[in-house]
Amino acid sequence: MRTLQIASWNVNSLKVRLPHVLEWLQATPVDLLGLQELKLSNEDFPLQAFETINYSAIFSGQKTYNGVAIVYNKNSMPPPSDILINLPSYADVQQRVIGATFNDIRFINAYCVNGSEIGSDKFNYKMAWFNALTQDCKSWLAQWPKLALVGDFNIAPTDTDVHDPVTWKDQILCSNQERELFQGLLNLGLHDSFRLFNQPEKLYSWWDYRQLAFQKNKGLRIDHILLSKPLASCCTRSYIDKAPRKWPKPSDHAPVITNLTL
DNA sequence: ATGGCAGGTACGACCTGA
Repeated sequence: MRTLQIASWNVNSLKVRLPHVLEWLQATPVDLLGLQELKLSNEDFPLQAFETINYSAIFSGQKTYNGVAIVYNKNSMPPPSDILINLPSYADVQQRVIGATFNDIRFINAYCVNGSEIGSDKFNYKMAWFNALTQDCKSWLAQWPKLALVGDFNIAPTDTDVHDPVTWKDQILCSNQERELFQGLLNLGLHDSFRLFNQPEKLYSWWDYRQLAFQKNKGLRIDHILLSKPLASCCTRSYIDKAPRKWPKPSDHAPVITNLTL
């Protein structure tokens, strides 16, 4: 029996947030960490900084926008195999997906499309992109029964994940259409690890930088760790670490963490 | 209805995010 700790964090620029990530990893030495919104190209990825704290990483970056990485603990994890860049069923210049297999666990890290406004071109992109993700997830599950899909989903699954459901009703991140996309992933047999447990109310993973939203806890829970049944059944804890959101120059997202006892 | 804050680009404002 050993514990596998997996996490996801939208860092909103790895260049700015690298010290945060390094400090957080040393305090919370997870085995696998999915990062989103690197906002840097591959040649600027700070691999050496991770190596010096006994982590390594695989990454798919691009200049200015998007960009994802999987950071893994070299002490506890084997090198990744079957590395995936982007969705097989959606050709995309935006770098939003990276996946790899560690032992028999398939770990997929995604920076899902935001969507901007309901009905916009970007919203249509979100719909099509999620449909591709769902289709690809189905294939992955057939090949790897132990699947973890982590990332910034840009969907608050239910009103309990929203500080003010009335204001956010039918707004981006909260619309029924988006929630149906999220449900479509659950319908494949994935489980929202956070909701495997009774949780206190009003726990969120993102807070707007403006209007003192964090201090007022005006947040949304849009970052998730989804687990296939064989992993969900050995999940022992799932939580959000608000601490880095209180640090100077924070990301607007907090890391989400799940423990598995294998 | 709009901007509000932050990061990137590039050195002007503007784009994007959620």
